Amino acid sequence: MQNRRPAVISRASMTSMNERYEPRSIEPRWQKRWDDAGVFKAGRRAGAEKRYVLEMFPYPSGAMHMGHARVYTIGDALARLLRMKGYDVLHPMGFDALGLPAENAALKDGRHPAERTRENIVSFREDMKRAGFAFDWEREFATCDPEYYRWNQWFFLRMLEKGIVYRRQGKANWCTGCNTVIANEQVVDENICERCSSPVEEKVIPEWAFRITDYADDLLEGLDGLREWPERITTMQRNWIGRSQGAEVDFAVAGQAERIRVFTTRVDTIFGCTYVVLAPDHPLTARLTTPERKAEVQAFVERMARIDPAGRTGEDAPKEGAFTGSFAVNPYSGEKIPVWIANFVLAGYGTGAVMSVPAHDQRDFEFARKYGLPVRVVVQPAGGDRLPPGDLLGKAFTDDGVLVESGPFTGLAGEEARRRMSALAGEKGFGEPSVKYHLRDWGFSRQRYWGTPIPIVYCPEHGAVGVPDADLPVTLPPEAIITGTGEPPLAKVPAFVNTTCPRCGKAARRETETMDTFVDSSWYYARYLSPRDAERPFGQAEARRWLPVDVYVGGPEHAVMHLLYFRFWHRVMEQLGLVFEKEPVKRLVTQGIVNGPDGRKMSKRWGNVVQPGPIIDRFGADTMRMFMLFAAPPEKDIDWSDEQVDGMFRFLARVWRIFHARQETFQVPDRALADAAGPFLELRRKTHRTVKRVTDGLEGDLKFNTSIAALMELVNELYALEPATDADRAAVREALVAVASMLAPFAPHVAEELWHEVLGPAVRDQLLAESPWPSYDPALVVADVVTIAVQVNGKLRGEIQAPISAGEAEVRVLALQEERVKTHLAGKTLRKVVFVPRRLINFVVT
RNA sequence: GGGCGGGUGGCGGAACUGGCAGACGCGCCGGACUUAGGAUCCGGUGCCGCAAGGCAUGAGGGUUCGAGUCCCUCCCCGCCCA
Repeated sequence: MQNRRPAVISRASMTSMNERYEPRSIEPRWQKRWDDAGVFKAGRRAGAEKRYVLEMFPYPSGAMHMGHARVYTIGDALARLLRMKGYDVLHPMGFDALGLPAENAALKDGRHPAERTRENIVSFREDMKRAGFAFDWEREFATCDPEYYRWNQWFFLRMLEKGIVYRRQGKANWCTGCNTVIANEQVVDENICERCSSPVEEKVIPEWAFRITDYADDLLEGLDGLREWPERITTMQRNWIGRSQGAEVDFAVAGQAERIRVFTTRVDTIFGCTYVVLAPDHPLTARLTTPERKAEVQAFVERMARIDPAGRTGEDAPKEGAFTGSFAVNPYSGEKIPVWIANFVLAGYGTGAVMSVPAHDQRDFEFARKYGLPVRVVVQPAGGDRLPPGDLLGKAFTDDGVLVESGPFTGLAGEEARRRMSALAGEKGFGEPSVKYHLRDWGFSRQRYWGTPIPIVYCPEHGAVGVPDADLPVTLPPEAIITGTGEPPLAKVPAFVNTTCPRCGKAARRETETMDTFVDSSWYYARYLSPRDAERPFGQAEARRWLPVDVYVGGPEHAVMHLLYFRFWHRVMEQLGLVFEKEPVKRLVTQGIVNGPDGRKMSKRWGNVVQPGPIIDRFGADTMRMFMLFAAPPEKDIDWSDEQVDGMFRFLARVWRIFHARQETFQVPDRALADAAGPFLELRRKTHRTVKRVTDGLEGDLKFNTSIAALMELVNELYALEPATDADRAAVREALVAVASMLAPFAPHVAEELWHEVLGPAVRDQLLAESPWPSYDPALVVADVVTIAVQVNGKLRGEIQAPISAGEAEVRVLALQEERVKTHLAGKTLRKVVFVPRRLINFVVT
């Protein structure tokens, strides 16, 4: 490979650049220069408009993987582009460092999570730096720093004051063998404990929760304003919040003082209600069960307690239930109907009881058929065939229609009926219009070690008391023993637990639960604004300058949890006067997965894992980045492809060689450009058109793949031309400069190197990374001659060259001179001519 | 079952408001580089056909001078929810 003559012969040159593209020798050099110059520090262009580009921060488990490499490449390319476009760019990075994996790993080898996390962060940061990601590293922090999580605690206290945080009875997985709460991850199939194989039950224990449901409507309405979010994400959030408008109605229990409150979205069907169903764990279940039904009902309740709620409410899960022996009275009709319990009703949703209308609800229908309960049609389709009587009905009719056999409401349409009927319930005092949500309050207590301690002290006299701000942070005691049993490890550290009541000074105990790590990621984007601020979570001037985040890049798997929680948190921060808008992120970009070369998810199991580190060693960071951007648009999944990676390397080497081969053009003065003619004028047009294409492609959508394709075309064009005059050489040089500049966001190192080669001493003290993005001359973008397609009856029969301004008459004359056109028109009658300026002419003949 | 995406060459993918389908890359084929080439450069490459031409964007219908793009019917695949 050494000393080969390149196929494109180079002439002697005083710059004499290296013939070969060797990323290893150039990448670290530019990384250092950027770093020394502080190019990526935010806030250096005070007068310029800001842009905040953020990628979801990583959980640093081991080394960086390809998924990370892809998100950060996308964000980085964007941040670099915006910087070149003159914005003051904030592009920070940190680490989501608290959480279960580190704790579980500690269980295996006994190493402290803090130690392991620190190591992982070091290796992660190293990988990111080698990839050339342009982060403002001065703002880096990890969520396991007490100086970060102290603000989690501070927020907790503020939310406690405002009543946004509260203690409630929550459901937890209780292992009957270990006698403790275990995490969801430890529950394996069919509700078995991963550690001891005992059955796991649902148990009600106290926990801390955020009142996110108070924000449900606001979070829902906010979605309408998120125009730059992928629709599927906002749809998922909408469904997750799951607002349903309906009515609550009380059914009296015959012969008892009890009332069963049901929630329904279809009160218009209530005259068709033939039974009422309670959740097995509904508080009334026991009281309503008559002595003769007791054995059966109890057995059913116990069996249901052992089954995962998600499993038993599924659409295809068999409907099961038991009759309680009691009867309820329909408040609208006075009719007496049986009360059942069933697996598909959950205590936690709505009121934990439903009215069943088998004719108009499929689940109720199946249940009724199974247990021989009556089916009564009370809604008929507005048009078309009438439904058969209930006994003959094949399936539930669930659409809106016109009410029949519904007393005074007969004849009303669904919408109108619902309004009047729920209003009546309010007037008569047996119910009211009501709105329910699928969204639950956010329970954030964790019986784990590696999380933010909840800053609460339990005093025998004063109960749960918040730790005063001055005593924050409540830090994690390093000596805690991690057991993994689900009992809070902090409870076993006396020095941590034993404290005094902030109010009375008497002996008291600390809360030993820690916070869900979703708390950490709910506001970290704001901490980047003033990561070292010891007085407050972040500064308000900074918030005004940088928020909201302009572009947020991350995986769609966070569509509901993280992305809902942090919208919620932002609203809370707005209430606290810390931020000045409701939504944290203007534009959301969700990126696809990087699969293995076999198209399967990368995993050890398949042996198809490719690591960024070795790829960078072998091809350089620029090649890896180019691959990520060229393979597909950001939102699509991609398969790793060694061949495509080779291809990207070859492209960069090809770019390198054309610079090398055209060194003679480097010193040609720009003024020679004006004389460019013929193919070199065409080259100039191509150059300017490419600048436009790339600029436009990146501006709106992030069309990295087609932008790179455009650069490839321009490079191919350069290979096709051999400059002879100074004018030719000036045109070539112009193209080379443009190529280097436009390559900068994607392959920043090689771009920087080549840019310096071509521009020489004039830019010795400058950096491409902070130089202006190239502009184009509109006059050169417009072609003066265009190719026009000639069709006969819609089929392509030739093409002609015509001046761009050519009108129909002119094009027609030229088109009719084409041999193939003549053949196809011969002997036919011309009926019509369709002319699209600059594009095509179509002769319609018969 | 519901919601949202998506079906385009051997492969990844292009295609503005309906206007030359297949940009660009990979792979493959050929040529050049008077040794080799898995380097490089040049050329070719949707399918059928010697050609003229015909056929092609999941299938079928429709609108239109013209449909990957718009409208109906249907079939597959992916993701999320249940």
